[in-house]
Amino acid sequence: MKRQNSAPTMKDVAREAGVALGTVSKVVNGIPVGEAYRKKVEDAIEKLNYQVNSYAQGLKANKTCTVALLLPSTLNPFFAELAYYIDIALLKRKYRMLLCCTASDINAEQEYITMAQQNKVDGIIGLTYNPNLRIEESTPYVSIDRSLGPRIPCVASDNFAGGHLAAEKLADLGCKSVAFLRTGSSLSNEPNKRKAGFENGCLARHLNYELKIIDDGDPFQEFIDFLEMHYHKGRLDFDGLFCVNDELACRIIRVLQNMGLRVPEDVQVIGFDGAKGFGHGDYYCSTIVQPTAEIAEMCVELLLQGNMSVRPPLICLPVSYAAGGTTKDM
Amino acid sequence: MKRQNSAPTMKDVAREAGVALGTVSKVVNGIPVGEAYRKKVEDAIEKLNYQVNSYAQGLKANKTCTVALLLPSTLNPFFAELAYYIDIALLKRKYRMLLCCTASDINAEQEYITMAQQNKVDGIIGLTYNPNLRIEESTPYVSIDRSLGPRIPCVASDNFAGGHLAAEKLADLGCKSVAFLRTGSSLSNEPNKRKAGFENGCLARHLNYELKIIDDGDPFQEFIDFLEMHYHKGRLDFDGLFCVNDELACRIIRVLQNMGLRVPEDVQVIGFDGAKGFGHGDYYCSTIVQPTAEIAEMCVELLLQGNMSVRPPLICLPVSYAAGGTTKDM
DNA sequence: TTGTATGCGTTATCAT
DNA sequence: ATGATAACGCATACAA
Repeated sequence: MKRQNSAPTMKDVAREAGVALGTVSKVVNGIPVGEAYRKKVEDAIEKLNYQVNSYAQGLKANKTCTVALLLPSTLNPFFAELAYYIDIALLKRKYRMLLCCTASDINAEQEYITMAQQNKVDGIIGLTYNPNLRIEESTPYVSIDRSLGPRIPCVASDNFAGGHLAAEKLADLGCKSVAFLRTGSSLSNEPNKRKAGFENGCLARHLNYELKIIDDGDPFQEFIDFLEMHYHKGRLDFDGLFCVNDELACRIIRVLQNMGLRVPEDVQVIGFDGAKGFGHGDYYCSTIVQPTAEIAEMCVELLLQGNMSVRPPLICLPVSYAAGGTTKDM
Repeated sequence: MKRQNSAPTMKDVAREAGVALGTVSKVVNGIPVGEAYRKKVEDAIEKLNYQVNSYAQGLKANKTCTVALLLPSTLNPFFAELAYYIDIALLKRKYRMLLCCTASDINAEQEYITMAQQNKVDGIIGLTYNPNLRIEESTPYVSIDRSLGPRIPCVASDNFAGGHLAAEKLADLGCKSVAFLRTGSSLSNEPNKRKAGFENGCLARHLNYELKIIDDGDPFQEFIDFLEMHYHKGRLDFDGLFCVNDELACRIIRVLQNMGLRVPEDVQVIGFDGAKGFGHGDYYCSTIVQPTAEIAEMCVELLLQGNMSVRPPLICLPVSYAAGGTTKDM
């Protein structure tokens, strides 16, 4: 006796309704069927509280209506927002989301992809760091923030424009001498264009600028040293800082405060990402806002549109600036 | 011709290895098999890059190795942390996580549960608001923060103790007159015990206290009115506030600052949740910290332990206090 | 239009 | 110990 605790199947419905199995299937899938039959089947479905088993369906159709999202974690508010909006976008299309937190682990990334590769999911959206992921062409894949090759679409915000915008804002706000601070992955990715955009903007506005760039493993102390090196008699050489993301901006602001500097009075700081503490709350700092919802929507749209031929290799979505209390424009 | 883009199946492996289908299955599942056969099969698996189709497996075994997590959203850092740690806990047990953001929508909650009900997932962990969810007994379910009945385990932090702790801390920090501020759901849930614990603590420490409690739909303005009503000649009647969560605490702090009050000099504020902005960063405010990782681990353990008979109805995990700059103990 | 039969990839029960 | 075969729940081509 195994049938006891299990959900009712099509066969049960067919028996209950007194019709054939195929008829039930047709009703379930909206294929025209005699009115009287349809009624009987629907009643039986109602009575038994029947619902299709999507795994059996998937086995048959080779389609699971599930998409995997690979993310380092949801602890970072930007990633958390991404997860939220991607779930919304998928839901709209009747897809479910398998969330896979990779903890930026190279092997975990590959494992998840390999897992998904074998028709376990219909597609993958990944924000990954593994420089040499093996991705078979059979599984639709959309990458966020990192170009993985010409055949795999990459969606990102317009990081170059964002960097440029940051420089312009600092110039507008009266800065004369600024710096760009970056942690992150050294391997080429879209966010790294923030630097180039910023430099470009500084040049355009005749801002003096310096760069301090370290990699993820490097000690944070290097930033502190850098700032202290530019600190003379109670004054910092810079009146404006652009940090590669809001997280870094927050940490840097604390360092500045510990040095006795006031933000934004003495130094103005702009971050990047534009995540909000509680979804609808305040920004962590003045920031370049990524269009998270649009990125999410674009990823899903690209992933699920059947037309594999029109897959643009790189899509950059427009960013905007938002004051968040760490600049003088509040 | 349909076989082209699909993953290799056991049948392919069997043909490649020149053995029978059943033999391949045995090798895959670690069932003893002749050494020479095993080698052949393993080579074939390697060569074809074969991997079992877990949906077919699930169809057969009525088990999908997938758990659904129902959450209002991941925008709130506490929820985001929960999602992260639950994913980790599931991964440890070779389970995958389907993340379902319900946006606190009553119907979405029920829909997700109904979906999961039909052996689509092996279990559900839910943080929900629907007062009358229908949950069949067949699907293992663990609830967070809300008791859904005697047969469904509820995991929460010790909210009563947390409230008590907040009162004690405020007393220790020199407060004489305090208030408790709450938004949230009016229906009975675990977090609502924060109030009772706080009152209890205030009484124990002979603190004067007031309560201002509004429901989720109510206008935030009510808090502002409440505070202004207790604001006379540049002084607030309270020197300490306990907010039901960090989100509210942050908003209230801004209101206080707009009124010209300094935090923590004039008013000390304690929140609840203990989420950190970027996972490893700072707390948003002084706060009662929920043991998120432990809650996650407990939920998963409870959900997946086969023994349905030993299911405690309510588990409260210990909280702790953390200074976060909005009290005088930094 | 309705019913029947076959196959999806796997596991498990049988003979061999 | 190994190989053939049925069954899991569903969809569909085909027969009635």
